Amino acid sequence: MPVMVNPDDGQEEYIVERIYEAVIDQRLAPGAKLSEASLCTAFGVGRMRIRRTLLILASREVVELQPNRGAYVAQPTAEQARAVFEARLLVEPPLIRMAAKRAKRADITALKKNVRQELVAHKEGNRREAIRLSGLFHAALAQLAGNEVMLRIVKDLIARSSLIIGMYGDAGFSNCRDDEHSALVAALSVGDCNMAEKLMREHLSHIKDHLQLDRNPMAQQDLLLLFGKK
Amino acid sequence: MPVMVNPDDGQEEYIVERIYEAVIDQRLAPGAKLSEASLCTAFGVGRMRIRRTLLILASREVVELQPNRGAYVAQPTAEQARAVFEARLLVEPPLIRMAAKRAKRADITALKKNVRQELVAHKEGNRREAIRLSGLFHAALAQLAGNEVMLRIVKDLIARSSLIIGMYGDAGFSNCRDDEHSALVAALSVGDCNMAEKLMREHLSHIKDHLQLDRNPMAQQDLLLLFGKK
DNA sequence: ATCTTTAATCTTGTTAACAATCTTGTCAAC
DNA sequence: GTTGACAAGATTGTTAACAAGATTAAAGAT
Repeated sequence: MPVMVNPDDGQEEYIVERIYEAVIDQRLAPGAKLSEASLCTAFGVGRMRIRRTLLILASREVVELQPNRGAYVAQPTAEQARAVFEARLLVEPPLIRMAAKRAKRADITALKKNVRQELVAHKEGNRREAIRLSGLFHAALAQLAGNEVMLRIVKDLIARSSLIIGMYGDAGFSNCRDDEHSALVAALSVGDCNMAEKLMREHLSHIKDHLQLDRNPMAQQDLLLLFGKK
Repeated sequence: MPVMVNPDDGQEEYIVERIYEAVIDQRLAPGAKLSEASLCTAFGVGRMRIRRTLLILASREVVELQPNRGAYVAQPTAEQARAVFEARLLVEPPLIRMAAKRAKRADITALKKNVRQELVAHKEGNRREAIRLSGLFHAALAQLAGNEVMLRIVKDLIARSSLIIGMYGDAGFSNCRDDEHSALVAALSVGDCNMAEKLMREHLSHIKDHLQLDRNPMAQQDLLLLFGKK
């Protein structure tokens, strides 16, 4: 399920989507530098297109543009992390309630398949794939609610959540526990919207509570200049 | 209260803000053409900066970029209009509940002042100012909730709401009735978050119900070419 | 008279060169 | 040996010219 960007963006859509996905499954760590030249060669396009792409990503707060210094994958602060998950707690429970009312058999089947794939990825220790599928799961739920505006919002929140989990999450812990996703699907399949909403609230709370927002954020990847300063 | 854009956007912030405001108080009607040249002369900047500005506005879905044809103020479809107000109904009631818990005396005073100004604008028949202040009121409430992520989301929804009201609203009717804003402030001032949430839900429902989503959307301003074609 | 075709004009999209800024490496001084 | 300044290199920001596409106007045909 691609992140639908504006039809306006036309030709940039592809590149935006690729970088977006790379951020979601954490191939691009928070703080990673996105130099124009490397992106130009990577995607085989001109500098102008890359610049537009980076501007779009910056407006979604997935990328940070530092004047005269270049583009970096965003590094959400602890405060921003709190705000993002508070927003998800506000938005996603009502959405899954709507989804529960609209979900058809085929939708449930697709969700079940997604959860199964998540389980497989976990067993195989494929962390990236598990994270990717987890994001896809939440996006699919939002889509079921049948509101394109909310869908876009949720997708952006999911991307930022990946950055947050990369920075503040336990290294060993998975962000989304598959059994919780399974329980959500179970509630949906019997049309229990109250249960679905409750489970979603708990699910997001669990993720949020396992973040270590007080700890100095890790990541920053190549930015070991912090060591020299301290 | 300016629409906070990314600090990344730096120099474009000003122009984005100006256009944003013009859309909110309906000086720029849906469908209005935003040619690069005219914006360049209007703001006295180069074409590149205008292009970046338009891209930012397009990513917020306030402007539509048509390839090789230019930028136009967005014209939300009936379906998008429905989605936007459904989103506001989902988001703003819980937000005002949070705001009710956090609001201090000074905040209430500021809100009251805002409502008074709205009343004045109405009495004077200053429709634009009334719309502007109404948007400011909703944004101020969202800000009181203390979540920057949600604030950004609400501000974007407000801007799009202005476009929607411009297209589907009764010409004679005001979008936000001031007495409803007054009632909201009253609930906040006594800390009745249940009442505040209920009033907000009713308030947004009223606006939504007064839209004529079935009717052929008006506006398009200078695009009288439709007359020639028909 | 109306419709189609064609040319001229204007607007947007792209490219490339240039300017400004930052980073990196080197060298001298303390 | 460390610190500072300075210069070379690299990266980003801007400008201007050019290319491509769309709109408009005019001319010709039906």
